[in-house]
Amino acid sequence: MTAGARPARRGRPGHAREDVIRAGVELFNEQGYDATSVSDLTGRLGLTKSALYHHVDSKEQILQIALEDALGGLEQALADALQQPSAAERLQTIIRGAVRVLTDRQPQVTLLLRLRGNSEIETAALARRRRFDRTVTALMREAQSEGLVRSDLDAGVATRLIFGMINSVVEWYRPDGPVDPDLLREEILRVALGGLAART
Amino acid sequence: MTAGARPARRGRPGHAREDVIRAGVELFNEQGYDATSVSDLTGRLGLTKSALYHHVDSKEQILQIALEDALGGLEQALADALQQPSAAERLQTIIRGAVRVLTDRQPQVTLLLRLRGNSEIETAALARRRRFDRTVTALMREAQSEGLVRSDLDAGVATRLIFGMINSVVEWYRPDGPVDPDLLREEILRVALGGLAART
DNA sequence: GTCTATAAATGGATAGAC
DNA sequence: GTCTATCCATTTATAGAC
Repeated sequence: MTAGARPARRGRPGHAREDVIRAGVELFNEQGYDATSVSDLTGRLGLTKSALYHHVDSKEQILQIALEDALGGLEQALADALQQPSAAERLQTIIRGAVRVLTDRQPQVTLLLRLRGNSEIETAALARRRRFDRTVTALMREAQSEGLVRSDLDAGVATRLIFGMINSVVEWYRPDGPVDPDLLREEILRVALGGLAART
Repeated sequence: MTAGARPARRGRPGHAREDVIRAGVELFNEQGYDATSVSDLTGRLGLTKSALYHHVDSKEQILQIALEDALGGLEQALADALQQPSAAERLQTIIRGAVRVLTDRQPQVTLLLRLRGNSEIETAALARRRRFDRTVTALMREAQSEGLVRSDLDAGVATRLIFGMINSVVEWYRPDGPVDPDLLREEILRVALGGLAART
C-alpha cells in the first residue's frame, strides 16, 4: 500500500484528496451540483466538514477539477482529429474520440454537459465547450463540402444532432454495465453516418 | 383586458398564477431548479415572496405543473403512435410526435429531461418517463422484427441513441430562433433513419 | 488528518396589516 | 394582490483543540 512506481498515498492514512474529488463528482451527478450539500458529501465519506475542507478549498473546486478533466480530454480528442489527413478521417476521428472520452470519463463529462453557467468557473468551462463545438461544426462543414455528408442540412444543426446523440451516452452508459465501449463507439459511428434503417 | 371567451384574468390586476409559473419555469431552465431561489423568482417578477406565495403553494408546485405538461404531451404523442396501423408508421409517428412536443413545450420538457429524482415529485415524474421510454423501445424492437430497422444493434441502445438525439433539441432550439420546427422534425426523421452520409 | 463548535448568510415559507 | 417583518432550518466555510 506504500506504492511502487506511483507515489499515490504519501504520509498518514485517512482520506486522500483524490477520494474526496471522486466521491464529490459521483454525488454531484446523482443529485445535481446545487442540490448536493457539503454535508451530503461528508456523510458519504464518513468525515466532518472541517476534515473535508482540509482536502479541498471549496465545493466548487471539486467541480472545477472535474471540468478540467472533461474539457482536457475533449480538447485532446479534437487535436488528434485535426491531425488526420482527410476530412472524412477528421470527422470520424472526432466522433470516435468524443465517445471514447465520454465512456472513459463519464462522471466528469456528465458534469460538464449539465452546466448552467451559475458561476465564473461554470461560464469559463462553457466557453471552452462552445469553442470545441465550433471547431467540430467546422469539421462537419468541411465534410459537407467534400460531399461526404449530405448538404441539405445546416452544418450547425447536423453537429448538434449528432453530438446530441453522442453526449446522451453519459445518461445511461456505465463502465460496469452490459454495453462494451468499443462496440458502442463503432455503433454510434454507423448510426451517425448510416442511420437506423436496415440496408435494403 | 377583461377577456372575451377566455376568463383569464378575473378580479384585480397584478400578477396571475400563469405568469408566475411561466417565469419560474424560465428561470429554472436558465439556472437549474435547485440553483434558483424563490428570491430570484420574485426579483424577476418584481414582487415579494409573500405575494408570490399567494399564487402558488410552493416552489416545487411550479415544477410539478411544468412536468405534468411535458409528460402529458409525450404520453399523448405515444398514444397517437400506438394507433397507427403499421410498425413503420408507429415508429415514425412517435419520433415526429416527440420532436413536436419538444419544440411546442421546450421549457417544460427541458425541466423533465434534467430531473435527478431529488423529491417524491421528481421520482414520480421519472417513473412516468421511464414508462414512456420502455414503450418506445418496444416500438423499436417491433420495427426491427419487421426488418425496417437494422437488427445488429440492441433495441434499447438504438432507442437511447435516437432519443438522445431528439431530446438534445431542447438544449438549443428556441421558438423565436432561425430553425423552423416543421423542417427540423423532418430532418431529424431523415437523419435518424438514413444517417448523415451523402447518398451515393 | 480529524474533531467540536460556531459564524454569517441564505434557503423556503408564514403571519398579519393594508 | 401585495406588503413588512419574521421564523427556523440549512447552507458554505472557518477557528482552534487534539
